[in-house]
Amino acid sequence: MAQDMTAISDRSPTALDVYHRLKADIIRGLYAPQEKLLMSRLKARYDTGVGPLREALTRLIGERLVTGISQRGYRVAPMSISELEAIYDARAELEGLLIRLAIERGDDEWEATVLARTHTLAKVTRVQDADEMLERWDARHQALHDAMVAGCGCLPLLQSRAALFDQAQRYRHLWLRQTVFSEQALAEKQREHQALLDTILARDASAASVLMREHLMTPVPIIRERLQEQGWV
Amino acid sequence: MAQDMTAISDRSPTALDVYHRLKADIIRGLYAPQEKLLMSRLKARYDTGVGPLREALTRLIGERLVTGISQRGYRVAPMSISELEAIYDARAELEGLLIRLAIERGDDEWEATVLARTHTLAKVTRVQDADEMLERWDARHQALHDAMVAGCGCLPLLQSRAALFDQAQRYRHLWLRQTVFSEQALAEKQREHQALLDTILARDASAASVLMREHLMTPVPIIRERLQEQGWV
DNA sequence: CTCGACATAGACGTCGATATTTTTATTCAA
DNA sequence: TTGAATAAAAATATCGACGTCTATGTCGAG
Repeated sequence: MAQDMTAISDRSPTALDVYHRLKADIIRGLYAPQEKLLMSRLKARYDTGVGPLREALTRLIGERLVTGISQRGYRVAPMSISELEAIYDARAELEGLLIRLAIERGDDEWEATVLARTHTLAKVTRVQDADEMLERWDARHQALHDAMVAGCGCLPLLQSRAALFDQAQRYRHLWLRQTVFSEQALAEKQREHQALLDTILARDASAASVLMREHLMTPVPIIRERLQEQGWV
Repeated sequence: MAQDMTAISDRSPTALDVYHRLKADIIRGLYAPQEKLLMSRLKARYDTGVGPLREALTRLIGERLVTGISQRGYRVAPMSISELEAIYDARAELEGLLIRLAIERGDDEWEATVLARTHTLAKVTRVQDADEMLERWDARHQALHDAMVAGCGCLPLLQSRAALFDQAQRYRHLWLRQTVFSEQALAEKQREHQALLDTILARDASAASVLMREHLMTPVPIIRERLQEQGWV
């Protein structure tokens, strides 16, 4: 856990500031799974007191990125192969449901948006080194998937989807770097996205649902391998 | 908002105690939708200070039962017909997915549990007056539904289901009392549960999924009416 | 009458202090 | 060497205080 201080403002950070920073640090793997989060160290790192930290941690517990036991402190939530598989199973099934609903409920404008987002993502065929490029690809990638499911018109389900995505982020982060810097992997992803788009434009809910589930599960073996390399599980 | 003090223990209530009590009060409608939750009054009611209250409220914001804006306090989350419909749509679709997965993945033991829970629920044919009886019916009702979906074997999806259930609770509370004290409504519910059981034991995922979605949506018109009677929307 | 400026009261959010709990280290007995 | 008991150190969770922010009320100008 490197000392990676970033200047914020002169004002004491609010609970919300702290929440965002701590969450980002957990997702990018700054803290190991199950690492003890000592208040004394968090206070120093995030330049705030116990109160705002407890709030941030409470929120992160609700998001299952942190575990806590009364009087015994907080820890980064564990990671495991079985959890990886469960979260991805859940996400695949939910995304399959959402794409089916989107096809049933989405209008022409929705189709147009999905087409546009597929196009802009396909413009990124190489990502090299720079984290900025990686973030650009992923931003477009997420925008495409968000657009695909947005046609479902069901906010509570989209909220559930977002919660599962948060839980998957630590795992997904392990896959992202490996995939995005490989032209071959990017090309494969592009083929999958095009196939998805075809089923969507054909309004073939059944095929789209199946393809989407498969698409969502493709990172799992890669992440499994990475987890085992890292010795975290 | 009646003054309804319940003695706890001599110890100052923890954030967890406060969370549970405040949540229960919100769900049962002690506070109106969008009612301002002033710290001064919460401190008096729940016999605790700002810190634990902020934690409890943070958690309830995460569960969408409370809204909060920095420096402007907390409010009970609003209720609306459109939200009612969205939450129930989400729950119906998710429950349909979960019952399909359960049928695909559930074993004989799962079937046996669903059968048993259907049986114990059917034993309650009349509920009169006493809240205790109402709670008994609903405990068995929830146990049945929990058993039905448990066969899906996907914890993250069950967690999403629970989160949606929490959001539905305020609305559902409005339906519960009206339904449970009517023998006719109980009989109708029993028929629906039996039909669901039949499709489950027949391992007919498609029929079960359709029936489950319809079953989940049956409270919506009743709740809509109740909301309009109460003038909350 | 309306709008803007200003002052005040009320409320919010964080801090340092403190009581309580847990963890760690040490000692002793079997 | 192991396990239990004890003390001390470390850590946790809540409290009251206080600076900051927002809501409300009043006044004056147009």
